[in-house]
Amino acid sequence: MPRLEDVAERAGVSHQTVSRVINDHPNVSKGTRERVEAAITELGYRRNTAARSLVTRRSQTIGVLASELAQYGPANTLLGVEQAARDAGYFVSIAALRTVNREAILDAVRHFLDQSVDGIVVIVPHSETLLALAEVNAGVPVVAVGSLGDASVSGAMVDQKHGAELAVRHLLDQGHRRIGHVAGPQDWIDGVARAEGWSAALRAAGLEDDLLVVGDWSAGSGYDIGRKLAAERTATALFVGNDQMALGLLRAFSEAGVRVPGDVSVVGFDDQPESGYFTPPLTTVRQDFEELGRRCMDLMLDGIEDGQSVGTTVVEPELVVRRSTSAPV
Amino acid sequence: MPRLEDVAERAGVSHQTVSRVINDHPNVSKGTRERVEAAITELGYRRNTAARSLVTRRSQTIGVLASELAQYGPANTLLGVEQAARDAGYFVSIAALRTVNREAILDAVRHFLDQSVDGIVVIVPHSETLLALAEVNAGVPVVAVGSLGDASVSGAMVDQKHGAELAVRHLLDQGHRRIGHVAGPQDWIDGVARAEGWSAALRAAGLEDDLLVVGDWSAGSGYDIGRKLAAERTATALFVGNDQMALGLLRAFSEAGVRVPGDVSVVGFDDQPESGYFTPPLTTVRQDFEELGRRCMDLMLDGIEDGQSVGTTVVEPELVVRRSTSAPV
DNA sequence: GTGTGATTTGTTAGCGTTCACAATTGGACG
DNA sequence: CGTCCAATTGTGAACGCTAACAAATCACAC
Repeated sequence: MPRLEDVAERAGVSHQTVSRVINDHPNVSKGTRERVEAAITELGYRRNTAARSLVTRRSQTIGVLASELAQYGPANTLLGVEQAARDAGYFVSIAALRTVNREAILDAVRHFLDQSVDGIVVIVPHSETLLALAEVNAGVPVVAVGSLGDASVSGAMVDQKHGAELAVRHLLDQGHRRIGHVAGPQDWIDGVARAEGWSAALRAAGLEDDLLVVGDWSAGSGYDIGRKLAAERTATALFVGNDQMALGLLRAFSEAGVRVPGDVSVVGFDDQPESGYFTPPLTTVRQDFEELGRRCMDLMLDGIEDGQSVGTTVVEPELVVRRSTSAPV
Repeated sequence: MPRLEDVAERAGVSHQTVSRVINDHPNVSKGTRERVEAAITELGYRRNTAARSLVTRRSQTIGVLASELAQYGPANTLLGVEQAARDAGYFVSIAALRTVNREAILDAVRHFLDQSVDGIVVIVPHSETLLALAEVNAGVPVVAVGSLGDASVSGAMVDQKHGAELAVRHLLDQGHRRIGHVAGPQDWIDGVARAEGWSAALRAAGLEDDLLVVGDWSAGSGYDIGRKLAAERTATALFVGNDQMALGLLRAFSEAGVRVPGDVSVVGFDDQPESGYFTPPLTTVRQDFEELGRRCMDLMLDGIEDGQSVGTTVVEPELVVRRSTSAPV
């Protein structure tokens, strides 16, 4: 591999001049710049990252700490981060969490510090994460999805409470008065926020928020809950915490002969690509996860620039109406 | 941040001795080792990766080049790679491809070379990828999912042809004789392999492989195809290229009043977590993507060790029988 | 011409680590 | 008590780059 020195020799200048060219410094005459650039392409020179970051103390790398990467939301958020990072000239290093607990999180953070990343983006939707992060002093900017921007950790989030309100208001508008909620785990940021939105929208309409069941996000738990609800038949509409649970629920209803939306209306959350092909196609709340990822990276760049800035940004979700909801009979 | 020198001073030894300790060299007396280790923890020393890789010419980083990361398969493969890599003491850097073409692939490879990764794992299921990779001389080991281990590129793959045969044989065993295939795009390695397996199994049974339609993996395309097939009703069983298309197909059949499995049996491919909750629960072929990822990393470690070894490894898929298949009426 | 300031280029040192080699220590043995 | 060999420790240089400073060059006005 050719070095700065080799390029310099070929172009008939000093290595420092070459360095200036590749770093876009001003004060390099046009002629020299061209000669150097020619030498660079002729030799196929690429700058050595290790040497560079040894002296600049910057690795040009962002660490992404993630869990549930096989899920639609986190995966797309990662994609957004990656795109924005690469566009900004950063490398993206990942650490996936198999189990989410304090120790695993600290472990991954240490892993990133070993790599001397310039910043850490956290895509771990458990509330516990934010607590663990608060006690870490990473020494580099940290941006967490779902964080409200407290304790030196920046945050980007989808306004899920609002998304839940959209869903519930849609049901209210259709005339439903008994609207239940199949919530996600309450140790997840998203699970809590969506439940809050549901509750808030109901109370704003002067209704009780008493029909709450908690699942674990999986289609399986949606199915189990669906069987129970099919037997009880207390609500005329259900706001389900995510599309996967909604899928399981639809399955259970179908088996039990409960018609959707005839007997019960169902709204999901996330709008995965498949949700429009459920039986029936699912009304749900769309979140732009890629945008969320890009916003994270924006905050990150701010943080790297300023050193200590903490920011927040909110992405608005959107209701997608399909055939799983209608007026109650 | 403390340096080697600081630790050395504290422990009353030379920096080289400290280096020996952190690199687990023999020939360090027990006493010194303990003193050094104490100094390390006291000062909270962490070795500087940049300096290390400057001299060793190793970055301890694996680049993962991936597309379709939001999909179940690629995402889980990535997880497997990440786990194995971190266990082996490597960092994992990712580059996601938004569009798959020669230029984008070469771009991403260059990105990784800039980072001087020690190896590249490619999770891009398009046939084109393998061609593009063949012409690159990355200078580091390359392992590609789906590759057969040609042209200096190692490969890890699921035996999808076999998986397809399992699916078709299951249908044959149930007595079906008109078995169609809803294939994935034929510029995808997986799309081709599954179609080949379907074809091979049929011909082995002395049957025609003439009922072939090509989709694009999405639930939407499965739906469109499903509407067409519901009208035609030529096959008594369908082997669908993946679970998402199968979902769309089931939806279309349900709308058209075609009963599954009563009128038509349906088999999918992948076994995503939701597939057991489709209407009806889907018989499908399970692939262990995480294992695939781990195998990739095994090959990678071999490649890094030997310098030039090219290997192959095959993961066997497994048929999961659910309620979308039965004997024809 | 010559002085002056701005622009362009070169020189030197150092980032924190490992490698190759040199120096020291310790123990066994005659 | 000296010799020799192995085990342990230390020394200096190098990896490829950028930052800080020094030197050279140029343009322009007087």
